[in-house]
Amino acid sequence: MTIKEVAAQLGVSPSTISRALAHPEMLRAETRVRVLETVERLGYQPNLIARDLRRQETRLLYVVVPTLSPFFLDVFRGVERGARETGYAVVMGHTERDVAREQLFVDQVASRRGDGVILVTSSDPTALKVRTKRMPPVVAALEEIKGLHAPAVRVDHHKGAMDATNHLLALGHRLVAHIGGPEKQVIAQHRREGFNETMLQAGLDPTAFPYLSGDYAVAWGERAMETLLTCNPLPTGVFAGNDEIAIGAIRAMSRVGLQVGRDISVIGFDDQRIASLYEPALTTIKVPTEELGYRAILLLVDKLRGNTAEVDIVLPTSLIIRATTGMPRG
Amino acid sequence: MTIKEVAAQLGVSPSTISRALAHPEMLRAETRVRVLETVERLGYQPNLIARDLRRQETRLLYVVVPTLSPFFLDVFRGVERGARETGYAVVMGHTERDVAREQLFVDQVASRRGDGVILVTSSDPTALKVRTKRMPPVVAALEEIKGLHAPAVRVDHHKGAMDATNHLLALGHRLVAHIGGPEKQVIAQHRREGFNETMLQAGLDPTAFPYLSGDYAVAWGERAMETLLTCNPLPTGVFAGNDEIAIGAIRAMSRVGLQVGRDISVIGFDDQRIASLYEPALTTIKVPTEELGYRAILLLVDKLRGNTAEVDIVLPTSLIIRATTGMPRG
DNA sequence: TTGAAAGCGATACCAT
DNA sequence: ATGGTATCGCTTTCAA
Repeated sequence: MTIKEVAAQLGVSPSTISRALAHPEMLRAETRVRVLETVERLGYQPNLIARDLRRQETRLLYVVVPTLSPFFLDVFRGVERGARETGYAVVMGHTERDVAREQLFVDQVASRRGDGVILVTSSDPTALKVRTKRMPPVVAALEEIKGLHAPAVRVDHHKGAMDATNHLLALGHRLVAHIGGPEKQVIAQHRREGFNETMLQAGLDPTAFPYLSGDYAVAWGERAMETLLTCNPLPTGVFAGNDEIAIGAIRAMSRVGLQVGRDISVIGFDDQRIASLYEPALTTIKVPTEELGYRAILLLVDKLRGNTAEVDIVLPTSLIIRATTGMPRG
Repeated sequence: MTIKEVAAQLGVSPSTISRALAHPEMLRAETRVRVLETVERLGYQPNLIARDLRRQETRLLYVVVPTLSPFFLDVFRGVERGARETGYAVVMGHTERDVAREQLFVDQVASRRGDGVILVTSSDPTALKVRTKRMPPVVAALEEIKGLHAPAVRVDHHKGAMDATNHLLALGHRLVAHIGGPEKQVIAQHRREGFNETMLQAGLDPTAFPYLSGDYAVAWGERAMETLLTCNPLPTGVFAGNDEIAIGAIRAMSRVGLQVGRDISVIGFDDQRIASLYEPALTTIKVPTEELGYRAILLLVDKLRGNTAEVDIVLPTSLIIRATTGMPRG
C-alpha cells in the first residue's frame, strides 16, 4: 500500500495525501476529511524509510549501553523521558562490552538509520573508529570518550568515592580496604583514586590491604572478600566498587559468621535497586542514573538542532546511609 | 559523502562502488582493491536508508518489552544471540506497559523501519490495532496475542503454578495463600488458575484467604503480606505471583519477627537474578527467559524467510528449591 | 567487467 | 488549494 495507490483510489495526487498527513491545515477541510478517512479505512501507513530518505532525518535516536544491568536501564529510562518530551523515538542497543558491537550501532546511525546516538560508557572508548569512520552526532553519558569531541554528561566518581571513604573514616574506621571494579575501566579508576586520595589525606595507607581489582559482579565481591578475610588484622571497613561487589562481600562475610555493619562495615556504589531491597539494606553512593540519561538526550537533541557548544555536565552523587555501615567494634 | 562522490573521485560509476561493497567477486581484482581502498580512505559509509528503500528490507528487527525489568532483559539477551546467528541486527523498545507506545514500535516496523518485531507480553493485547493497521511480521513471546494470528513461544504458567503449589503441599502445608500479580494480565491469571486448580485437587479451599491481586512490585508483596498477617489462622505457605512479590512478603514478615522458611514458607516465580542473590535465597519457579527470546527470534526469522507455519511453542518451567520453603511448624 | 538508467516511496518546490 | 515532478542515495537490470 503506497501513497500512489491511496491517491489513485481518491482521484487526487500523492501530494495531497502527503499534505493531509503532514500539513493538514494546507487542505480544504472537505478534502482533508475525505483523505484522512480513506487513509484510515485502507490502513495506509507511510513508508518511513522513504520519508527518512527524502527528509534526511529519522527522528529516531539510538542509545547504546554496555550491559543490560538495572543500572543502565535507569539511564535508558531517563533518555526515554527526554525523548518523549522532545518528540523523538528511541531504541536501545547493547554491546556486552564488545567494541565491535558498539561500532555496529554507531554505524547504524552514521548510516542514517538514526539521527544521533548516546553512548553510555564505551567499553574501550579508544577502540572506536573515530578517525577512519564518519561519526554521527554523539553524546557520551557516564564517561567521556577519549579522542572524541562529544558533549558529555558524567558523574563525579572521584568525589563519590571520597564521600564513601570519608563516611567510613568519620565512623572511626582506620583499617579500610577497597574492592575495585574492572581495572581498565575509567570509572573504576576514578573510584579507586578517590579512595586512595581520601586515605592519604587522613594519613592512612591506602595500600595496607591487597590490591583488589576484578569486575562488577557479585561473585567477584565474594572472592575479593575471602582474600581480605585472610588478612591480619582484618579490615573493619570495606569500600566496594559497586553495589554488586558489596553484596558479594557481605555474602562472604556471613558465610564465616561475620555480621555486616557490626563486625565489618561495607559501603557500595551506584544505589542500584537491589541496594535498598537487600537485607540488610546497603549503605551506598547514589548515582543519579535516570537524570544522567535525561540530560544526555537533551544535550543530543540540542546538538541536532545545531547547537555546537562543547558541554560537559558533571552530576553530583550523594551518600545514602542504610544498614551496612556502623562504628568499628570496641 | 555519497556513492556518487566516491565514484567521481575514482572516475568509475556508482554501480562499481556498490558492487565492490555488496558483490566484490563481480569486479576485477584490481578495480576492487582500488575501490575498497578509496572507500576506506574517505570513510564512506553507504546510506542504509537509501539501501533499505531500494532493497525493501532492513535486516533490522525490533524487540518490544513492557518494562525494563531484569526478567525481560534476559529475554532480550536470547533474542540477541539468535539475531547474531542469523545475521540480523536488533534494537529494543520498551513501553512501560503503555499500549500507545507499543503501537508506536509496531508502527515503526509496519512503516518499514524494521523487518519484523517480537512482542514480549503485550500489555493489553486486544488494544493493539490489529485490524485497522497493517501488521508487520510479528512473533509473540511469553504470551500469545489474542486476535492476532502470530506464532508464539510461551511458557506454561499454569503448570508452573501447579508445581509451585504442589511443592508447598508436598511439604505438608495446608494453609496456603496466593498473592497474585496484575489481575488483567493473562500471565497472572494463568498462575492463579494453576494455584486454584491444585488446591482444589488436594481438597483444599483456594479462597480460604483473601483474594489478593496487585502488581509485580516488592511494595505490593509487602502490603499483601500485611493483609495475610491479619488472618487467623495465619497461612503457613504463600505462593507469590513472582519473585518481587515474594521478596516483599518476606520483608513484611521479618518486620514482625517471622522467619521465612520456618514460620511461613514463601515460593516465588520467574527465578530472576535477585532470587538467588537474596538472603535467604528464594525457592521459585524458573522461567527459561533467555531460551524464550532465542526461540522467538528464530521463529521470526523463519517467518521472514517465508515459512508461514502457525507455530506455538510452549517451554517448560522448573522448580528451584532454595531456602524460603520448608515444612510447616509443629 | 563496467556503465547507464530505472525505480524504491515519500516530500516539497514550483506551477496553476 | 491542488497537481506535476524532481529528488533523496542506493541497487540492480539491461546493454555494451
